[in-house]
Amino acid sequence: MSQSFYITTPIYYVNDVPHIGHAYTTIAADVLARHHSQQDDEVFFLTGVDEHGQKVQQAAAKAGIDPQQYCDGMAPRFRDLWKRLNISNDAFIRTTDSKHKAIVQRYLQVLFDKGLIYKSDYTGWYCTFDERFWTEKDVVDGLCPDCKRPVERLSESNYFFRMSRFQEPLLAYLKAHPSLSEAQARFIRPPARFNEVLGFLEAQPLGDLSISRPKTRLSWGIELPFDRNYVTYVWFDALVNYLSALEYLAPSRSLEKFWPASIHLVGKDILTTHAVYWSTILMALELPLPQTIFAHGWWTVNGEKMSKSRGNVVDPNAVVDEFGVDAFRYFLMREVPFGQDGDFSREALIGRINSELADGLGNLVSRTLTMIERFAHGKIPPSHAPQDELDNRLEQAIGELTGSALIDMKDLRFNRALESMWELIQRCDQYIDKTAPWVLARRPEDRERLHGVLYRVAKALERLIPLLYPFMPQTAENMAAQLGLNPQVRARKLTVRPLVPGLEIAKGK
RNA sequence: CGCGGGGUGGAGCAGUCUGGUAGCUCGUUGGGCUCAUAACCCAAAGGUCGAAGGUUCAAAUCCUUCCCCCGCAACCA
Repeated sequence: MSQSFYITTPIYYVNDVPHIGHAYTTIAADVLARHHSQQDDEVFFLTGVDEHGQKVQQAAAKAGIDPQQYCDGMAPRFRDLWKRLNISNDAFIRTTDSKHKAIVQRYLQVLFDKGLIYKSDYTGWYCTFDERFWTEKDVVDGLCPDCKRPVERLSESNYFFRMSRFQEPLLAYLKAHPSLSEAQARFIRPPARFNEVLGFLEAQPLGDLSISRPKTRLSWGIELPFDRNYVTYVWFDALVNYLSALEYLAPSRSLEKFWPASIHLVGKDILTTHAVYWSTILMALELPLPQTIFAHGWWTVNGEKMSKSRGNVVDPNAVVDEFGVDAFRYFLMREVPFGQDGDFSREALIGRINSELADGLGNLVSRTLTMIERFAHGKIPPSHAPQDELDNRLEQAIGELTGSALIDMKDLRFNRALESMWELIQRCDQYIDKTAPWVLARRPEDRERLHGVLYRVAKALERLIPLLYPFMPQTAENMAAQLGLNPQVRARKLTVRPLVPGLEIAKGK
């Protein structure tokens, strides 16, 4: 039963280079994309960059180049990192793509024609130096929270999206899609985030959303089709990427096939933007809402908030240089329940690499292959029916693993899925110790028993391969190769030949 | 009375909703094994669950009060 599965990351803002947070979201999306491909779903996996707006214009000015040039320099920083992290995205969207711009303008025009965009005056506290407005609560003692210069009361004409009209419909929609774990339709996840959005919508009347910026103030953006003196607000531009990519970066008729998106993965900081702004925009366009918006947590570094000023921003490239891609991917997915905040540290990373990847998985593979080499002439031995409780228990554990891991993956409990895999690894170690193949090997009359044991452990490893693959593609492939299973990766799906007696193993590959 | 998160063996955490012998990982100590990568397996030590009071046959879990720690400007997942 092939289903369509459309997974997105946010498009990352290019005013700075990618850090661990970007890597986290993108790796999680890749895990899901690969997992669903393994399940034979038809997957479209989108990521990209968000290139317009004030901050980019400023960053470009600071670098003394024009914004387009600046963006052209930044986009590869992301693209290259995804390549290094073995990210299997189908498309990489840039909001400066001319096709994207045209589509944004088309949607703006649709909303304008529907009377859902109107012109009005906006009055607020304006900082001339930063060239931006601040809200009442941002301003401290009449000073700009950013540069500490005095702000002034300023009025400006802008275009507004009638977001307020959709407050009630959105509330109704939320209530019809509770985030309980039993619920089939889970719109906002995890549940704590659902409550947050619900609370936000119930707490106060939803205002209309300013979706324009006068060019006099900000020129780096997409021009409003109905007023050339304005560019559109960067969030409107950015959110539309989820739709526009389907029109020009995906196979034909993708809008029909892939919309609504299966999952928008976002960081918890941009939940409101997605859950409220994007949802109401979609309602205004009379398009279905995404099935799930999942807000994940943030990483601290050595217990401290990550920030440029602290200088503790983790560069994913450096981590990969030192520890390798799969170890990094594994750590991020294993360390923290998806949705919660977590802490990144060298010590924790090294701890997991040593105890779980090397001593756990690596050692089990190694000892298994060596035993097959020494006690079974390097070939997968014949299998034999379970003879005792030990055999039964391991067979049972092997049998139960796949099902429980699939449920965990469906619920985006990545750490639980991995945990259950490592439980099987431990059971294999226990099983090997108790059955002691090296003792069996000394007695010819125990030959069948020996073969049965070795085969059973090989079987466990074989079962682990497809489950491990979404998290650690290269490791899974290596494992399969060492077991002689001739792995092939096509369309981000790993296929192996079945484990049968007589297959020659290839230790050390 | 600002909001939120948290205080459980040496470290990091689960358990608190739906009260019923306090659990996991790491570390420590002792033992075993030799197929394996400073590996693996087995066992043990170690906690009055932040404090006090209350409800109850029974409280880490429910109620009350109090104490302590962290986050809540920007950048940003």
